[in-house]
Amino acid sequence: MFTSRCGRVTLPRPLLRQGSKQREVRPVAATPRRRDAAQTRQLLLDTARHHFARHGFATTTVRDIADGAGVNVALINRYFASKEGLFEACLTSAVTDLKQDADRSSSPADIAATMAHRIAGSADDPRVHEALLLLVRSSGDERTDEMRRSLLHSISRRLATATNPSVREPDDAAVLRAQILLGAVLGTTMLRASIAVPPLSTAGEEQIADALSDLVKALLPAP
Amino acid sequence: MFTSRCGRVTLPRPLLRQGSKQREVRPVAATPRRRDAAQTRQLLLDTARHHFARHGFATTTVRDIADGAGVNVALINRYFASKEGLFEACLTSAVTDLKQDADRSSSPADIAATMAHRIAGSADDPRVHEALLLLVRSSGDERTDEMRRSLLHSISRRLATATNPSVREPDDAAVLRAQILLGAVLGTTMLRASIAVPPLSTAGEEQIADALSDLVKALLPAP
Amino acid sequence: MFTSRCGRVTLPRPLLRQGSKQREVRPVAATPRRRDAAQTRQLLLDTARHHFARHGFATTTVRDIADGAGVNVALINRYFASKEGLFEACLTSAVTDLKQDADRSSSPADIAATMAHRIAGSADDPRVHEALLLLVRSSGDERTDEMRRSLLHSISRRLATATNPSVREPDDAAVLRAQILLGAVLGTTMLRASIAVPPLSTAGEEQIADALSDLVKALLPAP
Amino acid sequence: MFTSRCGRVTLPRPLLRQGSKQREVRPVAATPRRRDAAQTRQLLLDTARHHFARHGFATTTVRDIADGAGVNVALINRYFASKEGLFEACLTSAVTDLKQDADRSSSPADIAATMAHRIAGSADDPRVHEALLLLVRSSGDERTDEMRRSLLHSISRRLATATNPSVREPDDAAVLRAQILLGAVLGTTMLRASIAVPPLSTAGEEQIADALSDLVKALLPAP
DNA sequence: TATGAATGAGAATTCATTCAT
DNA sequence: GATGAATGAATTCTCATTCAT
Repeated sequence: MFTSRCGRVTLPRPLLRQGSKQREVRPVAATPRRRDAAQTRQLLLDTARHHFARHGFATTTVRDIADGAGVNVALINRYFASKEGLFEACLTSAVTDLKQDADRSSSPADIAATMAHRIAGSADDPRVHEALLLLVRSSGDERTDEMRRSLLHSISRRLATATNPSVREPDDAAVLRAQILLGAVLGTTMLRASIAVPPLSTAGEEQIADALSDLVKALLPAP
Repeated sequence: MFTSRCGRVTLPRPLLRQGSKQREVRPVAATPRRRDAAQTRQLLLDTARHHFARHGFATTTVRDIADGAGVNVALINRYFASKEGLFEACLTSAVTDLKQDADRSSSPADIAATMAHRIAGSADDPRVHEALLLLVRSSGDERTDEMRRSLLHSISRRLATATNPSVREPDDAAVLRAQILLGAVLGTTMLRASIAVPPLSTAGEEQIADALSDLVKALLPAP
Repeated sequence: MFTSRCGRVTLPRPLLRQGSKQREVRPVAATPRRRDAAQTRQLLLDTARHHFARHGFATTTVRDIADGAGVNVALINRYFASKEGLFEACLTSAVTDLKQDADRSSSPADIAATMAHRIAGSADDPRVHEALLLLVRSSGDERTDEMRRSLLHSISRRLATATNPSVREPDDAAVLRAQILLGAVLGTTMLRASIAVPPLSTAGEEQIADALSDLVKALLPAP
Repeated sequence: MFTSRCGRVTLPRPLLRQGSKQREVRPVAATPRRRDAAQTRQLLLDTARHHFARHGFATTTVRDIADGAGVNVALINRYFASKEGLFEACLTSAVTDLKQDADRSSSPADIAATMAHRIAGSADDPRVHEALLLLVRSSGDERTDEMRRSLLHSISRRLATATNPSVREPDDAAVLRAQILLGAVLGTTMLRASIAVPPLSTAGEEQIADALSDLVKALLPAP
């Protein structure tokens, strides 16, 4: 599961204004924008994923995103109808990434290694890492909540059969254990990335993989 | 760790309003619980923990909390100076609960059972369950972030020695594994309570305890 | 005019909380208050004059005043019905002080000396100084505005005949000049006390009296 | 000093609402003056000066100003960051006006005439009149207080040498006398405009100039 | 297509005042 | 008579969104 997929991310404009949040009285004019709808849309989407994943829905302002992307705020409504629409698009794209990312590694060690890679969130491939963080963010909208629920359910079912791909329909007990494993991945990601508790926040990918390997063995059926 | 502590909770008023944000104008009957500062303060605190834990800091409005508690909004500022002050008070009280809650059960099964109880969050004892959820909510304030970080660190160290109380100082590797266990507890709590993914959301406490037991064995040093 | 009248002022409790305005979450209980209505009322009145004169009506909070006086806020409404009522009472008392204060010194030098004393506002006799400052503060209430207007009119008439007490009815031109003199006293008081512009703010009473003496000679009819 | 400078002022909308605080819902006709940032900003600034000068900082609400200007309240924060920012901008613009306004008329009669013109505040040129009133209004912010202090100091120094431009550095005594003259101008302005004491409030410019002329002669060094 | 101006709804907070003890 | 608890009406400010160019 969670195999690499990479793809550049293009988070342009150094993501200025973050944290300090000084009040701009009137922003200056930017470099004249290129007029490529698809590209602009994608740029907004990527920037939004980044912000939503790191700061959550309510905390992130559309201006943060627009500024991050270096485009005008109004374009968010133009392309995504609303902030919620943008969030939904982010979630959809995250779902795509995560589904593409899933594989059928059958060895616990492989699975653990991939998970550790996702948790660690190396800078050169942040998409799936961000997708994971996004899964625990809610916009309060029931429709996106359902999307998250459904995706998580689907992932956990796939995970439940990862070590035994021949099994078609895992039983509830197996799915439950897979969900706890999934919970561990999500919880650990948060502990490491959002809250930054040491030593987890500074540990190397291998150490995490090492522990996860035992965890996978304990929760998934033996191959 | 996480031993029961119970204590009544007095979250009166069924804490309605959720999602569609209709504003209830009068909070029903008004049990004559007025004019008791300490009690009102505590009521606000409990209601706030409830809301913050479930909806996060930014999403929860002070009016939600005040209405939930059936008191005037201004009392929040009176008793806690600000929304952030209230959040900090919630976190402090959660820390207290969690610290009181920790014990030294040395058997993995015991530890797992307690954890499962916390994750399940039975209605008659929601405090520690809420405290867990609160740990993954940020107000954006660095001071409370540090509180969470420090508490999580302390809990994971304690957890790392839970099966071997004779050990004084756990090494980083042990703490790391304990943190992954902690991550699993937090992640599973979210998956069950916030996102409500079945079958986890409907599973019984024992089934969760069962899986957790294997997990504890896999991550903590053998007794 | 403006002859001394003195009287202790009894501004008890060191007038804590001023400027820094730190937020008290819950103030501590004070020493058990003596129960003397008249005294409490007077205490509030004096403290209010002090605050209103220095900071204006809108800026001063009733809590400032109550805290300054060391009594409960509710007493302000009890004794004066409202914040406006308190302001009106302050103005009334100021009017009394100023009327009592007025005399018929006929020598320009005498008049100037008294004025300088008022402007300087020596700490041992702040009442008239405060009364002067109060005259330029408005609560927005038309009734008190009328009081100020009427008092100022009356003072300027009296002033117009100060150097020639035999004159009964000063003509408008004389009153006008007296009003400009009065304006000078008020304006100089503000420049010195509220805005604190050096060298005026640090000048001695005599230097001010010196200049004022020329001013009186220039504006009032010769004796 | 205080020579005329005029310039149209464009305080549109008769600036109604005063006293009884009825909220006018729609600001009349809405001349299609929309979508011009600089103009809107200037309009807000002018309206704010008007209100702050007449009613002080605390009493004036941002909504008063926005309604007075016929624009949305949020624009105040957009263009000036905060109410305090707007006040500071008003003061800065007042400082500019007053500095531009200052000249070196050396004859006492000229100086007095200019002062009288400012005090009178003819409707066709209210800017400097308002600037004068603004000088006695405080927002409670130390930075703007310092601006006022510094401006008043600078004006009084200039005034002290107005009748003898050859003098470079006036001594303290001369500045003190100039400050009393300045205090007279400010105090008289208030008496006339804010408090409206007759006959000063209804006197003609020449009568005031007449009295002021004597005053200038009495306080400034002979040419 | 893209921009910046403008808006309106709602958020937290302050504060005078009233109520119950 | 005095207190502290509680309230409701503002007030400032933020922010998603819409409008005009």
